[in-house]
Amino acid sequence: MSNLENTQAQMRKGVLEFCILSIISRGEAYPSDIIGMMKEAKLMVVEGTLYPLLTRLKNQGLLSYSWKESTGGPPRKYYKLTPLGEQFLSELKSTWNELVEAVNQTTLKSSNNE
Amino acid sequence: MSNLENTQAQMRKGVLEFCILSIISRGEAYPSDIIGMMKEAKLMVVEGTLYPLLTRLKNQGLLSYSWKESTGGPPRKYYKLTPLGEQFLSELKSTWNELVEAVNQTTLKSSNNE
DNA sequence: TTTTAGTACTATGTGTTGCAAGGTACTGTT
DNA sequence: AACAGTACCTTGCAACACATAGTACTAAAA
Repeated sequence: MSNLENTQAQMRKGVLEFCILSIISRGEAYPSDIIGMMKEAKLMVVEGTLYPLLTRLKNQGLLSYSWKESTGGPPRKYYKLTPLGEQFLSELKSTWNELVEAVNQTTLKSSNNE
Repeated sequence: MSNLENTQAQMRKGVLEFCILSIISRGEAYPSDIIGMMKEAKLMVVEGTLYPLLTRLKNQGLLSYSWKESTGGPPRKYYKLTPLGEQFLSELKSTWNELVEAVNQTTLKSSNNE
């Protein structure tokens, strides 16, 4: 893996949880579904990443799930945010905005300080 | 460490390299200096993080350094970007902009898809 | 001269976590 | 029965931030 790809991956990692919680907050979703939506937004996630992550979030009390039949194929695990999850997400939104602000401050400044 | 703090830390991680390269691109800087500038931008970094990171970037050919005397205290290691580092940074800028775009697409959308 | 404080750089060990790879199970079609 | 498609799950590895502890140099105080 090249340096660039690696650093790009690092950046993506940082916002994974935030994006996944956001997607779920838009309405119940099941893992394969989430992978599709993330891909659409150019944020690749793979199963080996997503499943453990969802389990972790569930164990932290941020998500809950319910099984639903699908038309053809095995049943699906639909996740939704718990109240705690909603609150957590809202805090992450602030964090994200502050981060964007901080990064801009750091990177947009040219050679003149202040 | 709480869930929130942990996730916030994850987000910060992802952009660390980008921010540090940006800071150095504004002009030669030495580690303690960089820590100060990051702190100013509300992006805490500590020595145990920064030093290994700088060494890694140097080994990747993105940074070079030169020792300079300081008035009082040990000499300082001033880092600057190599041409490769400049190019790398410019690619990270694109990556960052794309990431912001992607996160916005994922998180700003309300319950209506499309 | 010895001690102390301040600054600066370095090394080691640990915990978290993304990800590759491989596996299980259910459904409908050939 | 066999196959293909969909969906969920597990294990092992590697990267990396961070806490912690340590070394070294300078200058001022005792």
